[in-house]
Amino acid sequence: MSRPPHARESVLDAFEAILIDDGERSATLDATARAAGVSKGGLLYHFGSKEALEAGLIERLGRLVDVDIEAITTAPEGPVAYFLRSSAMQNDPLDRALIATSRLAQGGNAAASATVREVRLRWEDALRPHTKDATALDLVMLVSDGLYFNNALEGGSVPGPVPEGAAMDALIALVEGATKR
Amino acid sequence: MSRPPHARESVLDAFEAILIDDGERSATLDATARAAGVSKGGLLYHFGSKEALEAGLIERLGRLVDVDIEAITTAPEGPVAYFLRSSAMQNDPLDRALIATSRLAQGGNAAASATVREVRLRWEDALRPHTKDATALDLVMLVSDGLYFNNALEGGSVPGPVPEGAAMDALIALVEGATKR
DNA sequence: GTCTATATACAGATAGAC
DNA sequence: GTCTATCTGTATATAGAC
Repeated sequence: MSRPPHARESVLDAFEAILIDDGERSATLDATARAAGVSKGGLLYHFGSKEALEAGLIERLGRLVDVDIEAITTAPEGPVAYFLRSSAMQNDPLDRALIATSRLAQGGNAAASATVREVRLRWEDALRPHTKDATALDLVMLVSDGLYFNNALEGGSVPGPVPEGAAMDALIALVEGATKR
Repeated sequence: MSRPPHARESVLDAFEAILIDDGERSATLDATARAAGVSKGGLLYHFGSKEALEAGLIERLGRLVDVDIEAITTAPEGPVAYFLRSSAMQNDPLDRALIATSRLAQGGNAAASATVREVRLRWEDALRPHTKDATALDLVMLVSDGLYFNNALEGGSVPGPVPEGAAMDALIALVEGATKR
């Protein structure tokens, strides 16, 4: 659609960053406005309430997932390898939106919970044709969840226990060997 | 050591439950005191500050992990199978303490982050002799993380996408086939 | 050991100037 | 479209009675 005003996007960026780095409790309107370089009143012009701000982030996640589903199905290295590799990315816009939305979900935001669950279902649907059975699909999804979980724990600061480089290649090979259709 | 007074434990139970069910933001001294059936002043007699309350929960997690490490190494069905099965348990005291502590970690509590990371390392150490190489160990740990992540997302209310019964048996068999020493 | 009452800070939100 | 000022609720924490 018509691209949203830049101020709105800066506010969403700031809100997302605080959620990831400092957690839900720190992601106040005040802190978000400060980080985005606007006043609280300015922020509330674009998002009429805290709930509206949260809804804005959830919407952004939805848009990014649309693009990702397309990328998964057309990835040259194959959907499973692409999916696992991208699950371990920490500064991809999609991953940031997902981790931030997970924080909202854990804070009791029902729409955020529903969206995170729905995203997971869309990924499952995209990968199902490329795994040999339901158990194999479970395995791929759980490894991906594990990679996200570890990224989410550190918030981007400390290097977590997520495999990188050759270790990630080996992991992908092992999972593909056990799951590929 | 000498078992802690019962009031302290009730307060910790209440704090843990609110963290899991409603998130960090809802886990206030007021809400915790109410759920534990004491006044805020009464709570603050046992835990002198919010930080002390959080430290109490983190300590509890440490004690429960000590017991779990012992159970993992002596499990009749084997360490990996036991470990994965127990990672999907939602109302085990250990799993509740871990999920609650993860919430604190995501809220920026450094001690909680350090403890969660340390717990993961202790599990890795216990499982390393029973997996064929580093990649296999990564796989087992990530599947376990994925199971926790899904439990943590729902907070115990909605039945999540975690495999149960025969599906869990099949998953364990698949992981063991790919990882067993 | 547990309570009530209170101090202080900060959250989300509104009103209205510019 | 963005600001300041302000209202109202609620958080953590302290003081002191019982």
